[in-house]
Amino acid sequence: MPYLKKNKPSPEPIDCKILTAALTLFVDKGYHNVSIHEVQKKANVSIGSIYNHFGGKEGIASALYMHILNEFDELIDGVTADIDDPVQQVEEIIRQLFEHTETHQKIISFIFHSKHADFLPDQPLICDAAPFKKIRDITARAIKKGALKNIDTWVATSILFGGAIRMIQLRLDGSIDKPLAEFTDTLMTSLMDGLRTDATLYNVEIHPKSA
Amino acid sequence: MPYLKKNKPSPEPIDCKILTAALTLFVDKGYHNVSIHEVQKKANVSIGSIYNHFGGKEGIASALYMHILNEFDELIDGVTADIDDPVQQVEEIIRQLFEHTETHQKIISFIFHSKHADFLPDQPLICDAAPFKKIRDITARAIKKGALKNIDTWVATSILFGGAIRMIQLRLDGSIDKPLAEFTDTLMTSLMDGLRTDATLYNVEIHPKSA
DNA sequence: AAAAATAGAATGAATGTTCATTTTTGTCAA
DNA sequence: TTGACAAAAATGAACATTCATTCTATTTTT
Repeated sequence: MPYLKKNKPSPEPIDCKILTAALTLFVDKGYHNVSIHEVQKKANVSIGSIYNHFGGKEGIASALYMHILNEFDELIDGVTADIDDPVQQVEEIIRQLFEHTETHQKIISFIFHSKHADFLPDQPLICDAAPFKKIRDITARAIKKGALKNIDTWVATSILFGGAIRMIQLRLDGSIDKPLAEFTDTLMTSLMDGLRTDATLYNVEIHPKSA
Repeated sequence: MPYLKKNKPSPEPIDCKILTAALTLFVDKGYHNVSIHEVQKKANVSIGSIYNHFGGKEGIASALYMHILNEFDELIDGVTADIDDPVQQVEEIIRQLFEHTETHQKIISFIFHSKHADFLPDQPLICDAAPFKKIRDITARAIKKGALKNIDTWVATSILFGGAIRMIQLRLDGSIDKPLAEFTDTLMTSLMDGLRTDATLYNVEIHPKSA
């Protein structure tokens, strides 16, 4: 089972083997184009084990979903623990997501490039999940602080992360052929120039860093 | 069969009835959660007719895909025919997409809220389709003209449309509870402030509109 | 020895597809 | 206008296949 930070335990427990295999297959072929038997072969376990551990195909999907949402949540918590300024938090989150798009494709793809509602109809919308709420909270804090224009939180969050998520998807599809890290600065500059408040702009003019 | 501009012919031909039913079902439940028999019932036609007209389930999906990509392409062509300035073209495209998100949900959802690769594995990536290329061309022209910062076209396009597409998805999911039209100005202002060139900024300063 | 985990053949329900039959449409002679 | 006939379109019961799941036997662990 892949993690964003930890490494796989070894020998890999049977449930991890199942989740690892399922993640790759689901991301590469799409949930509905993968049979339990394929997962079973790829994971080198028996059908019985799969049913013992997860109760069925949807059980695998929801376990994966929970696991990966949790990884993402830990990423957000890590950033907010290390950095105080919400604007810098946004930048760091995007930086890390871009980085993980290269190093942990499958996980990033499962979060940002799947239609979960198509195979987990009973889960709440992913944008209501904890890490996505936390992201909106960061935006809201930045606005309250006066670091961002006072516009609707949903709109501001869409602007801040919509472009980044789109780039991640294009990168995963192979349309963007360079690692995303190269674009972080360009992206952040353009986003912040658009969302900065006038006050902030004046501050830059009046108190230049090169003191 | 729904169109962005034209109205349905009546009586609706049988192939249109099939596509109309399929569009609704695919968007509401996801392609793989819809059986041919369901489409057949909803469209009030026989299984045989579906096979006569489209050759099977995937045939329906690709006919729909072509039809809707074509609708989108005509939208883009309409905008570029009416408006010269690429920046204004971007704004008008987003305006129309936001509008259609309210009035033609299913079509917009099929374009921007489905994972086509999961059920049309042989189609090229949607971002390589004509209308998406045209959008990137518009961005490129805006950059060439000096109206937008000289950054990578993929990045600029992601910034311009990534936020809008995200908002469309959130609206379709019901997370955003007001019609998107209300946000067009806020969105466009923030985007353009971030992507405008210094030259453009100076022009604004030097030749204020309130002449 | 008991309990837990694993194995995989067998099952049956779901669903995409086929095709023989019926219905409709269009054509033309009476 | 009518009726006969052929071509095209539509129909839906029957079929074949796929695939998630069950269940019992076996192995491993405690």
